Amino acid sequence: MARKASLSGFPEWLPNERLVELHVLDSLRRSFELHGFSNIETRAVETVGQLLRKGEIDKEVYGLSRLQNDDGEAAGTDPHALALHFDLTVPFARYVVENAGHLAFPFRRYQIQKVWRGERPQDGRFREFTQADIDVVGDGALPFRYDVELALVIADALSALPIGDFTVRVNNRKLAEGFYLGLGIEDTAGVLRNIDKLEKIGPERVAEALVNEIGTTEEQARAALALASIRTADTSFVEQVRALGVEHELLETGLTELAEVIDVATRRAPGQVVADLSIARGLDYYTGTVYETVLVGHEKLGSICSGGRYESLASKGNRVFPGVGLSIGVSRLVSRMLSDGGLKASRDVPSAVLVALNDDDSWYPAQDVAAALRARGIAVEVAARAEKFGKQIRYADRRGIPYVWFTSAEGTHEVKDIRSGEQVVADPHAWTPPAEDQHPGISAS
RNA sequence: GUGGGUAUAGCUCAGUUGGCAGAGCGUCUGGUUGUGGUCCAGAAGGUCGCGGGUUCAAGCCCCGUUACUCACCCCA
Repeated sequence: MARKASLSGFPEWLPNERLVELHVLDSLRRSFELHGFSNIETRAVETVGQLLRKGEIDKEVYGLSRLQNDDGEAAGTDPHALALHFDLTVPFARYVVENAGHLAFPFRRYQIQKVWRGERPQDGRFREFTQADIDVVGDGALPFRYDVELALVIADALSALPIGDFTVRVNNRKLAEGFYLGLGIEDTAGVLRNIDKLEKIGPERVAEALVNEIGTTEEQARAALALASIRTADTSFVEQVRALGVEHELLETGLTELAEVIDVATRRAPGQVVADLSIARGLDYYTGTVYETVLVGHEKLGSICSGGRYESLASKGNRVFPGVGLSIGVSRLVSRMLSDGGLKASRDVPSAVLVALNDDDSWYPAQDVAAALRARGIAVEVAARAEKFGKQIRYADRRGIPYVWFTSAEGTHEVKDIRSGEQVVADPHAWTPPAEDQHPGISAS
């Protein structure tokens, strides 16, 4: 964890840290809009019935109630009770159904909001955190091509962030399920759940669990592990899967789909997207493509961006709205970048200039100087008291404000770059700091 | 929800076999007649998480409790 919070799992950043987070949010917004995604915001609460519609009962959902009930009864399992959303995909599905008449399909949207999960907090795991989602939802059908496009959008968005190298790992549920069915395994979800732990507990213990808990034969377990061990940066995984000699119609569909994603990605986002047949994903509403993203060198942090294809998350009568989407864990990403990545804003405040005061009467003319600078988009604050210049300069220094503005009694102006000590004559209506000093910059220390 | 670890100054942490509460960093003041950082001198700052017990004496030992933290679970 980057910093101790007063309430565990509810991170609060210092101004400098928040600047880093804002930089990330601004960058994501720019990337998503460059790809034509519209923004929406949904309410923080949904009905319990909505949230648990897909049987996510094990999600630790925060309920919402007044401190004092009219009748003093607990909300319990009343589906009309309110609760905080635990992700943005489920509320989005509800939003699409409710507003279907006003939306043009396929509808591409991004959504950046807080979500809440009643989990035990740990490094990189919070109870209140920000997610940045992109999804495309179709009316009735959604071309598979969007599964390919979203991988590229997310690779583009993550590339624009100062987070180092990352790998988007892609798999396909149809591929895995078809393979297991072809092996004669019925509890495909159980196998997936255990395969998901492969990286954490190793192949031997996964094999044990498959035999003992899921009831597969040793042979089936070995085959499932062989499939999960396949990881390629190109479409050669297809031959590797075929070499295992399992046949099933669903498997063929999955192979074709995954191959298309990887084929395009190797050309448009080389080295950033790989086929990884061990990726399973916990959420059970995914039906095809699934994505997970890890930071190179921070694999233990877990996925910082996950998602997939869902065929029937939203439906209205006999209309269904299939979708595909990805969610970036902004809080997880930012907290790790602050603690281990050494990411820091160049100053703690937006101000680029501090206007110093000669005496208390010079506060008014100082405001004129500040207004002239602000008119050109330069962030300025005026000193509050006519302290010794040393003190006023130190005020700027402590906050990282790069420039201090002096006005003499005769009305001549000078501006000092307190990093270099260089001080030059300047005109409040013309002087502009270098572009890199206009706004706080974000860099790794 | 289950199990382990930790809790002392604003921050990071020392504190011996139980014997007067400590350091570094940070903050503030001064080193004078208005230009910071370095350097020197000085100062402020603590219910030792909380409650109880043992003891002449508890930051230290015992019991309870709360919070934080790590692992499991699950996930961004």
